[in-house]
Amino acid sequence: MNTKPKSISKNLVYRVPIYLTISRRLVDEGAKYITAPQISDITGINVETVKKDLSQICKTPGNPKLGREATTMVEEILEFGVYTKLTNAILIGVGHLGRALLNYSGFAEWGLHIAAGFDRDPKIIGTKIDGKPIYEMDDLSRIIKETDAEIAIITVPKEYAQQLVDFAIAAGVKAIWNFAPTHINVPDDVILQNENMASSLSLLNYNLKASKRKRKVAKKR
Amino acid sequence: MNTKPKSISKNLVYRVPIYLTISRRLVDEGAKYITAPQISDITGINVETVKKDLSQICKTPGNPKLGREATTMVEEILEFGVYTKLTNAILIGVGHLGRALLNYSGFAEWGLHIAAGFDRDPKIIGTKIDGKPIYEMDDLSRIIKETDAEIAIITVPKEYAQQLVDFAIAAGVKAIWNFAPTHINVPDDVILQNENMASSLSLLNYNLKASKRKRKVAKKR
DNA sequence: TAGATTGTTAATCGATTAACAATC
DNA sequence: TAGATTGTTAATCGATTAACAATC
Repeated sequence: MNTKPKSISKNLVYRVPIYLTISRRLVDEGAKYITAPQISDITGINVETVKKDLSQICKTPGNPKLGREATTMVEEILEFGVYTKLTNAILIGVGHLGRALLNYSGFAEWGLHIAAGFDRDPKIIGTKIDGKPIYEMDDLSRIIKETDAEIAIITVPKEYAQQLVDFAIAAGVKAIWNFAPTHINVPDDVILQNENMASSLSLLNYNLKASKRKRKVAKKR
Repeated sequence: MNTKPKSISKNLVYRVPIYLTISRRLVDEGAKYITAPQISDITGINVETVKKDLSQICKTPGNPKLGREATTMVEEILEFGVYTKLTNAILIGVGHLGRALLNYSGFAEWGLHIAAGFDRDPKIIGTKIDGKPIYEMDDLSRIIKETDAEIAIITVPKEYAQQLVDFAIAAGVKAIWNFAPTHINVPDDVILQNENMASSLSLLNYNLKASKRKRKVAKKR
């Protein structure tokens, strides 16, 4: 009775932040109602997809002809994405990327709070970055427990990634957000999200080369 | 006659860097042959998917029982992904993230070379980051032409993204790698790749919350 | 040979897109 | 009312997975 009968697809969850960003912008611009065709125009996402997504995301039914009440829609997207409840995370590896993530102020908007960073460089241990304390690796287990951190953000060189992930999981972390360019094994009950820049760069490059080939062919004709 | 009859799926291209990383590692570890089941075990990707992918990626047929000759496989993946030919890029917005990307040494491996950075902060204009010069925005068009940059990496606050993308495209850029958390419009012949951290974070968080719910239900029983 | 793997065709699955009735 | 949009069911599309013959 309690479980939702409709299955939520991965791609839908992926699109939720897009819908939230757009709806917020439209509310800021004074919109009272927001329609699926409107979002489709802005994002390029097929209008049928948007309609279906919104009907799954929002509890309040939409208004034929008018669309959905804008502020209600924003609230319901927030609720669906569980963005209002902050989850604590710790970040392992304060290199260039780790530093950038520690300094990024936008995560709170998506329900993430980075509580602390970890590194093995004595020069930065004990300092703070954007107010977040940097600890030595030996403190990992203790701080994870103290902060109740559920997510570990991995921004270390690939050689160290697996070992540190294992430590973090042993200390109670329930999800891994992996920025290290390597494969990582986690137990079944731990969520693993890979942020693979190589993959998206690769896709970009491939499409670029493909479109270049096409352009050449077009010129020849 | 010249065009490939088999269509290459987006997801396959996305997996190519994974195959490359793994095969390189196996070669380093002394492997003479690499098999699909082996890669499947390491990555968790379904073995049928790996088999099919590899047969599309590699020209040389595999060896029943033995697998594929390891070094040949690495070469053919490199060739498929066009990783050996460097493409020039410029990076717009030298904030924390922009700085991290400028400092990242791994891009060369995937065929990307960042030739220059752009920012409006006079304090960093004229300096170099990891050897890459930082210019003012007014130099955008000139430098894009001089370096023959085909890719613009966008790491500016969302308010400025669209405008700068338009400039870059006007100057001849053929692809946009967008890290700004906003939607961007590009002409049909320009490749757009969004790096949406909010989306993957959102998916991570959603899965985390879902697994937590599941755990609670399991406990109750 | 037996066994493992390749390569390819067929079946399944899931997501997107199309179609259409309901309704303000 | 006419027109635009919602919500939902059906059709299509594409990717994954399964099945199986070929082969070293």
